[in-house]
This record gives sequence, C-alpha cells and structure tokens, in this order.
Amino acid sequence: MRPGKNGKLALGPLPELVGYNLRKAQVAVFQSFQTAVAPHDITPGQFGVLIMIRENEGLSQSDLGTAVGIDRSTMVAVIDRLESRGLVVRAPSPNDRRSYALRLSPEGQSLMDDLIPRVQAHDQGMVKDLSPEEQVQFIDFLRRVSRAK
Amino acid sequence: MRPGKNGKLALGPLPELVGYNLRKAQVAVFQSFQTAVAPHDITPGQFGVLIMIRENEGLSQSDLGTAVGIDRSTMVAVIDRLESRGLVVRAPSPNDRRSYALRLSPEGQSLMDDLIPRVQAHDQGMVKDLSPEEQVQFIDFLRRVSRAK
DNA sequence: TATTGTTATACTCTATAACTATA
DNA sequence: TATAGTTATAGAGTATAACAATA
Repeated sequence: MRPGKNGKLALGPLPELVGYNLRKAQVAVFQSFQTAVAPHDITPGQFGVLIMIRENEGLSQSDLGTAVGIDRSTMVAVIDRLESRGLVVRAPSPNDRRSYALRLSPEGQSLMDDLIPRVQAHDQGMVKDLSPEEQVQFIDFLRRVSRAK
Repeated sequence: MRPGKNGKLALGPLPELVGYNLRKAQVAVFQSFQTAVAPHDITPGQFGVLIMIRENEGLSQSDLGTAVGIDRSTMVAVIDRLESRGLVVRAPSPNDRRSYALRLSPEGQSLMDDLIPRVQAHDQGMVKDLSPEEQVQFIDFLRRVSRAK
C-alpha cells in the first residue's frame, strides 16, 4: 500500500502559510460560484467585467482592462465572447473613433438583474459559518493583505 | 474626458463581496511571491508540488495530482518541467512498474532548503499589518471558508 | 508621437478521450 | 477490468510585439 492510496499525504509547512489557505479558500469560492450560477455559465471574472460595464456605461476596452488588471489585447477575446453571447454591445464611441463605448444589451441587463442578487446570496453562503462581526473582520483582513504589497 | 481616464471607475457591489476581496488578496500574494522568489523562478503551484514530493518521497504522479487537485494528464507537464530543470527525479517504482516514485534531486533538496524559509518569511510579510492574534484569526477564517462547500 | 483595437504568436493551466503497458 | 503515465486535442487566460486607424 503506497502512501496516499488510502490515507492523506503529509503537507509539511503548507497548512501554516497564509498564501496556501488563501488559495484554497479562493478555489472553494470559485467552484461554488460556478455551481451557484451554473444555468447562466458565467465565471467570476466575467461577472466582474459585466459589473464594470453596467456601472460605467460607455467605457472603452482599454479602460476596462486597466480597471480589472488585464491587457487590452486580452480584453478583445473577453468582449468577443460576451458580445457573441448577446450580453454586451460594442457601440461606436461618440467622441473617439478609435474606441468603442461598451454597454450591456437588454439581455445583459436582465441577466445582471437576475445574477447580482444570486451572486450576493452565494457570497453570503460562503461565510455562513462566520458571525456577522467575523465577516466584517474577514473582509477587513483581506483588504489589508491586498494593500500589503 | 471619458470615465476612467483620470478618476477611478465605479465598482458597484464588488467591494462588498467576500469573493472579490479574496481574489484580490490572492492576486496580491501571488505577485508578491513571484518577486520574493524571483531568482529561483518558482510559482506558488510549483512550490506546493515540490513540498508534497519532499514530504512524501516516492509518491506517484497520480497520487500527487489528486493531492493538489489536478488531473494526472496535467501533472505530466508539471513534472516534465521540474525534471528538465533538474529538481525532481522520476525513479522507477519498486512495486508497480506502471508508476514512478517521485523524489527531489539533490539540487531540488537544496533549492527547497533555501526556499522554504524564504517563502515563510514572505508569507509573514503579507500579514505584517495584522497583529499576531489577527493572523491566527485570519487563517482560521480562511479554513472555515474553504470548508463551507 | 501616442493611443485604441486588433492580430499573430506564445506560454501556462486546465480538462477529456484514447492509447500502452501493466496490475 | 482497472490503473499509471502519456499523447492529442481543446479551451481559457495571460502576455508581448507589431499593425492600421485615429487622436
């Protein structure tokens, strides 16, 4: 019986590392998110992009990319996918003919109207084992770690 | 002046979501990790794989994949890379001729001897703005979220 | 000169399906 | 029959470099 066939493997110093636990929590949330919004087939990243377009109608692909931290060349395919699914519209920019003014289509808008409360409920479910005070603390800790460049 | 050119964009409900803050913290840790161990060119994922091999010498690729949550077909290229860099050895398994017994090479061992304290120091740095009590709490919260399937 | 969107290209990470050697 | 490693293939996500159109 070789190691790992039945029992657990040794993890060494990993369980004590913040980074390891952060990664595991993030994977858990990501997978759970997929299940929660499964009928709509939207990833957390796509949800973020759709939120940004919804909240900043008319923004350009470049500015969107800067905001979510991906290159403008990468953004092309991201918008291609959302546009081909009929969720996002590339409208001509009124004052700059090089760029697009991105906005949600009516389908995209109603998708988000449905999705936002669903995502918020899912998010609450991820911290259901934490008390309200602990939840506040947890988000505060996460923000402080993000800032600790 | 279109939105986003100078000021920040609106983020809508994102900043209140645990998942969003978790993702941001994880990205920050990942990038910082890369910088901290830059001379060795090791990703957090590779570090995890090397730790598992170090702590469970002789394990197979399949068992390793199961432990770190990736498919055995994906593990092939992961080990290929570490083997071609001279860090990991595919030794013949003594009792099953289908599988390999993975172990660190001497180079891999000394890399890890150097890397482990470096990673631990980096990890501490990520939570340097949290008090010792808060750090304990933080890891506890992360584990509870991981379990909240 | 600089910027926007795009394409070509490349690399990582990931999976499924099918193959082979073995169990 | 089942499992271990592999390959072929595919898709998402990421980047850099270069290009045309426009600023």
